[in-house]
Amino acid sequence: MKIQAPKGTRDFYPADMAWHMHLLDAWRAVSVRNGFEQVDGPIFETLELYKVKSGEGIVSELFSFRRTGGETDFAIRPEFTPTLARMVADKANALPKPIKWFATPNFCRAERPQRGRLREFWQWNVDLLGLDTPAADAEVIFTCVDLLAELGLDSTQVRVKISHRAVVKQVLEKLGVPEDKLPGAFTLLDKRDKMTPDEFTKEAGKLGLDEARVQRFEEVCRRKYASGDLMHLARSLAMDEPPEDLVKLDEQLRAFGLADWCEYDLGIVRGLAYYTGVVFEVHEATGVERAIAGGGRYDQLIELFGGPAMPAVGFGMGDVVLSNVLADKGLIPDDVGPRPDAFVLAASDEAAAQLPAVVSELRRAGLHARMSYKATRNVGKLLKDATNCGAKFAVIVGEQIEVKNLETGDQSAVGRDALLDALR
RNA sequence: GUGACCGUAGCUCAGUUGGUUAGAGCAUCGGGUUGUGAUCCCGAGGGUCGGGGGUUCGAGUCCCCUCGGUCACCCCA
Repeated sequence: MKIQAPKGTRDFYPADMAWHMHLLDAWRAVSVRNGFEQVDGPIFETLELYKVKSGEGIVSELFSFRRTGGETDFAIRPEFTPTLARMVADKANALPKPIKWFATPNFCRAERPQRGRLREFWQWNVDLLGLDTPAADAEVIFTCVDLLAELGLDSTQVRVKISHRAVVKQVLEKLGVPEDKLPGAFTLLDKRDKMTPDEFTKEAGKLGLDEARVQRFEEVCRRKYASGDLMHLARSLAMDEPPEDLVKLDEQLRAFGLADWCEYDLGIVRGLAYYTGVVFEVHEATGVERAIAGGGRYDQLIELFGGPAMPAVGFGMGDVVLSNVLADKGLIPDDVGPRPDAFVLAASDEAAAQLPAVVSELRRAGLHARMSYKATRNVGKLLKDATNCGAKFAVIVGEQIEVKNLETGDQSAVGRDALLDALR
């Protein structure tokens, strides 16, 4: 009987795993150099935990289960924030501030798979808690950009689109959107790119805005403003000065050298109700893919999970969309797997008896040594195997031992006791 | 959860209006030749055509269901 892998999951064969580990390594290395410490939690939590932030509605999106004979409902983790909030809330008083944590866990969501979205995925989570400054927002965004650059992307290929919850609310109020219509206005912002101008105008009209204001609303939410260009935003809104929160954020982004990567786009909403300040998404520049990363400031969430009042800002970056984008741009190298230092082959049957001794000596010395398992003594064929596995040196065991540098083609005979040195 | 398209070997594909034991290239494995990453030659394994049911004398070809894939909607924590 042949059983297929569950819908929306991936098998990682050696070549896939090599890239996967390369990505996880990059996430970790960038996190560490930006001063974040790695954490993790259980792969399942009580179902209850996920209802705290997202409500009952979340349940249908989860893989939840009850142990046979048990009475507690559990769910495989669909995201990291509740676990993080729980961990922070538990030890909030003992932890040195600011708290700078990252994690690279896998998550499961019961969604219908499509491009950029699977049922199991890995996500890099970066969170900075205990600081409520624009500098903290900028540092987190810097960390995100640092990773993108590390993997070979530049500011023409990906864009960090930034908005700000409080500023958008302020803008909507300035436009005259009544309090009770604010949620509708947020939805409209989110959907703007999927609507024709006519549909947009019609929907905007329902917010109680007159024609001139509908037009202004549309301009503000469709237009992008470069860093340093906030006066244009102010003008679009008929304001004397741009919103103070954005001005301060922009100063910090520039201080971190991020101006080229970022643009202000008030149409970035993020579905989440819990964001309180900055929100941002990273997109491929032409906008063909789903968001590569998304995050923002959530100053009230730790309290929601029973912790003390604690400001926080963070983001998540999934492996699926990121890999799609990198693949499209030819930025996934095929040589990221472990590369053998030496490939040991026998040129005669007598020599074959020496392979275990030679290989084990190299391995004990810490070298990554492989050998041929084939019966053939055809040196040409065996050298091809050596090349195919990416080995740096071939060790040809015959009447004497010869070391061939597979990159330069240089080959020379070495004494048995000089072998290790020849490979270093 | 809704809708559309798609499933033949590990990969890319061929397979006549339904008609014998389902094919090719690449890859894999083995062998031969030439002590050097190559070339050439020979050979092998591998598929019950995603799975199940139906129609038929006969189904990879037609129908239904189901599983999986792709895409859009939804959602996007």
